[in-house]
Amino acid sequence: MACLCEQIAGDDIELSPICIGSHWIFQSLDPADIKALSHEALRKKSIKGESLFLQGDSADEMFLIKGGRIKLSKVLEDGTELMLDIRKAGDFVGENMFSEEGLYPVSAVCLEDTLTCGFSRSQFEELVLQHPKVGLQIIKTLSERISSLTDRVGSLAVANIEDRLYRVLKNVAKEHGAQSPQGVVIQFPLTHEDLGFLTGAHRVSITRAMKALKEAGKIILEGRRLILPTLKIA
Amino acid sequence: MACLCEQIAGDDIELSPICIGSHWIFQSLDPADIKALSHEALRKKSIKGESLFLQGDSADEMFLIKGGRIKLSKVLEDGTELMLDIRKAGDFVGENMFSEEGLYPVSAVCLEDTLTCGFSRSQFEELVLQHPKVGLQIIKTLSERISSLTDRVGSLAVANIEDRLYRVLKNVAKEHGAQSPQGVVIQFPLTHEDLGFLTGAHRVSITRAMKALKEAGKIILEGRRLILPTLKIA
DNA sequence: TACACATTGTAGCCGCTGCTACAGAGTGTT
DNA sequence: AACACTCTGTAGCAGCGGCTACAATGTGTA
Repeated sequence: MACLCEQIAGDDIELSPICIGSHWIFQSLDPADIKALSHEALRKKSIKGESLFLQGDSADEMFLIKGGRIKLSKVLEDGTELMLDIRKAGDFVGENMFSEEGLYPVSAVCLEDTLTCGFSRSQFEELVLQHPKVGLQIIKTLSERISSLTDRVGSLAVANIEDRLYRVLKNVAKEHGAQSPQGVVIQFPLTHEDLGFLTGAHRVSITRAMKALKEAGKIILEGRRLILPTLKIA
Repeated sequence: MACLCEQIAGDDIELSPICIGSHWIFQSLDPADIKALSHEALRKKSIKGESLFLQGDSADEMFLIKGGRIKLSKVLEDGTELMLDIRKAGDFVGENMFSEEGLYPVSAVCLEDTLTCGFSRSQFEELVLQHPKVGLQIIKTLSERISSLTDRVGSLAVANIEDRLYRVLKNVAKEHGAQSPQGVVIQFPLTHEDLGFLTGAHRVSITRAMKALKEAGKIILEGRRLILPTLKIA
């Protein structure tokens, strides 16, 4: 029998092979719980450009991404947009729902057509109380997110745009890239404007920095594919 | 009977009134567990300038700060130092121990004489498994840390140093400040160099920015005390 | 194919900030 | 009181990067 997700997704979304039951966070659950959870989870199909939640919305839901890609971004007081992260199938978005404050500090917008499973806060809290191991897993996930953000803070503090851009590209490659004989390949298109949002730099400066990186041999551009030759996936 | 912490601390450290038993994270524990935990916890007195752990050390311990102030900082590849956070009595440091990676991504150095209680990773994992509520509390703490880091990323992306500095000061004031009739007061001394590490800016630029903020009336300098007149503590 | 639109590339100007250097103020110690 | 040291303030120069403007190329659609 086909998974419920597959039925909803249709043909145009390439689904993550990770279904709720087999997701690492839920590994310690009983089959009965998985079934219940799987039933409760609110599946939702979203098209490119749609948002799961917006900065400032009341944060009471968390999403497991089944397929597609979602960007997390933040609009600063002065109106500039900053992209914080790109999440892919198998990742979560909306982990801020656990925080006391109760508002999403960022917006989650689909970069492609996506399928998500939503969970409410109370659902998750109950789950954690009944299955402490799930809690531990979440603690680890959050911990890793903290490390990555700490890294991010470090990146942004680096003055020079060329280095900053390269760090961002390395991170994206590690998260989303594929190993090839030439190096790590970033498969999906990132415009210079996107990279500007990711690095917090002007679009034109990105073009300049890209040129410099190309000339330094740190990146290779092959059509739409961006290759980092010196990088190895962990 | 005096608390064990007080005996160790001696007179020169102003202790947090929060002892293990009454700390919010442990509220759901039985008295017996608290006693056991309190016994196991490794108390340590450190003097100003000493470090609890250094960036790159194997991360297997987490500390509850009983008294004093600890800075978290990170040295970037190019050698510049960046201060990420200042933690005070009642806060934790070393929450990265939960992450898979197993290395502290930052250093924790005492800004004053401090007293801490250390917990090992296995101790904590067991605690979470036996007391899921503790797990939930930790999840909330981590979540908040994520929000604050997200904010931090936003701050650093702001180009202009004056705004960046003001945001940093607001954050410090919210965390460590005291409400007074004139506004929120930051009690302990922060040199321009410290602020440079916090904002990721040059020392001289901080002096410039401070001058501008003073002239704009956004901050007031009264001897060593820094006052943010327009701010209210949440 | 033709057209509209998004994306990338180039150039020039200007302001912010990093950097160095030095002077003055504040603090603590012998 | 004298000294050493840290911290703050000021000045000037140079360079990076933000900004605008425009051209060139790529991409999708009627």
